[in-house]
Amino acid sequence: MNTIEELCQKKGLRLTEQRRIIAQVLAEADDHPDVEEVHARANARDENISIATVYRTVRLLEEAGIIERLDFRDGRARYEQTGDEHHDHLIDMRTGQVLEFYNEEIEKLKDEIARKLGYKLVDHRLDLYGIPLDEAEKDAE
Amino acid sequence: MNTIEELCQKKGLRLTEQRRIIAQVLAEADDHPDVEEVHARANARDENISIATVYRTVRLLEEAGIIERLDFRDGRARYEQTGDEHHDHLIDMRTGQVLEFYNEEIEKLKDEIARKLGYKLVDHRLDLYGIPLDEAEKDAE
DNA sequence: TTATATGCAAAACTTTTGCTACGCC
DNA sequence: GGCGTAGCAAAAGTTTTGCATATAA
Repeated sequence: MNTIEELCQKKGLRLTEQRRIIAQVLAEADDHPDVEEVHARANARDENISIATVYRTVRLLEEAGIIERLDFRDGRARYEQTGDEHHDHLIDMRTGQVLEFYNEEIEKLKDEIARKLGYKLVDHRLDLYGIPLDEAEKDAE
Repeated sequence: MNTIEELCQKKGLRLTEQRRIIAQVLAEADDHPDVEEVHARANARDENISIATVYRTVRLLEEAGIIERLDFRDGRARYEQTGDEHHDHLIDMRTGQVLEFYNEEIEKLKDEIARKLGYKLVDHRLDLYGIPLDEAEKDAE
């Protein structure tokens, strides 16, 4: 069950068929689809969902904190549902594959650094870009 | 002195007036200008530098590792010269101001995490988004 | 000289928006 | 029924590119 119903209720928004489907698509995704991909998946369930509505809906969901916008340096925004616990990403530079990881120590440090600089940490993003170790060795030869 | 001369020599590229000026602008910047801003600063020295050339040159400099592309979620790329030592960024969400910081421990952890996941760390990026502590307190009232 | 780089304008892409029709509440 | 929402297409914003001209080596 996703929280879009609650969001609409709370904000006085209408729970349209399109919003329901787009939220469902994002809730079921275990990857990091861009808007075009979300649109494609939503269209598989209802042909009448326009890309404009997808853009409007992901913005809505992002502002509500239900999904997060990611940027893997390929020129378009990607999205994933906000999970119970935060995680960061490692992007495989050879394949584009994205691994998720969580590191308690790093999370603590993020908070601590922000505080030391005089800021309350509101959001944060750590992306690692790497190449598989075995391929890295091959390259070195 | 910047390293654009070396780059051109090494890669067999021509050291044009435009490249020299754009590299100089980036070397002298202590902020994180976007392409339009780089173009404006370059034009202050030579009116005949087109935005297309700025785009082509920053790509060149980025590929060569002389500058780094940043993304602060405002829809356009920003650039800074690659320094001797890496640093991360904290973005003030109220003003857009960008603070730089370096934390040894975090750097070590980045490397360690990538290795554990089977990757050689090639690039990485940590951005913190925060609001000033005093304003955060006010908001809470 | 000659191959590379630039300027200009058009194109390509992603994202946003105005407006009319539609549909949730 | 009324007002927020969707669809469509046009616009906006950023970045890339084709082509003729200029220029570094």
